[in-house]
Amino acid sequence: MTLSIGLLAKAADVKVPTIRFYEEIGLLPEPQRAANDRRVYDVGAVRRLAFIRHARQLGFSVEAIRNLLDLSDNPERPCGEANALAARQLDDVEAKIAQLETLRGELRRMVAATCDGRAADCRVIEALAG
Amino acid sequence: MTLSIGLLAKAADVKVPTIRFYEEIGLLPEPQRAANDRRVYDVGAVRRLAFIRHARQLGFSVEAIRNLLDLSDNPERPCGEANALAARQLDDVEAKIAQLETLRGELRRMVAATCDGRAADCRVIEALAG
DNA sequence: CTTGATCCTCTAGTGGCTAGAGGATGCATG
DNA sequence: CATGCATCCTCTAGCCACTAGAGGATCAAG
Repeated sequence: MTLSIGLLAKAADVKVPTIRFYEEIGLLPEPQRAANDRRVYDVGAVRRLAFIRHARQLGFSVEAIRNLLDLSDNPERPCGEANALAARQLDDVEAKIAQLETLRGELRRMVAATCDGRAADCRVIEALAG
Repeated sequence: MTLSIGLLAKAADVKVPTIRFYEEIGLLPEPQRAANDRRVYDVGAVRRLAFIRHARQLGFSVEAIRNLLDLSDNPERPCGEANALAARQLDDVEAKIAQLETLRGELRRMVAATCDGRAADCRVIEALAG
């Protein structure tokens, strides 16, 4: 059972050009080509692409994903690196959340003080200026 | 009292090329030039740049900041737009926080299940693949 | 046989800067 | 007054992870 790029895209819920892009940067291997030069994928490609997509959704960079795929491709290697990557990613996410919560606080104060007059007296503008 | 671009950068805690960039995209007006062609700023530029910097830190896009600056420049205009922008920004931030909290949960599970064996049995890899 | 979807390659654009080349000027020290 | 280093100028290119579009070939359905 083989898939066209369009079917692969649907199967992994990724856009077609994104697949070509991942191939270009080496996250996906160059697939076989049919006689008409079209890319032909197998089920392994769906798994790999889903892996990438999931990792991207978790905020892993392409570089991190490259490492994770590398480990996934070499199951006999120790997985310390994968743990480290996940831990670092968790740190990043927690830092981002903390920062966004600060922003949320400030924005809430701005929004709560909503004014209906002229910009001259606008709390939002004021908050940004001050 | 006037400032060089370097002093303005220090005063507003922004890098020099960023100032030139903001000028290029029209967030900052073209400043006067000294005889030697160097940019010369006044105190108003510090306020404007600080406004921009603060808004960027809050996650406002350049387009949103353009609108906010426009309002700030025309204080007789109603400030409904500023309120709307702030509200939208707050929504965005809250959505981002919610998404990141989901990711955090997943990453925490991955990290908690840390394994010390081979990648073949790695929970992190497994979680990404599954 | 025609229509519309899908595929191909290639180039350029997005946002918000950042880095670097290559050169002119300014300021402090010897 | 010379030296050397900081700062300034313009311009181009790069970052990340895609996305959009041109221009053309091929395919499947009616």
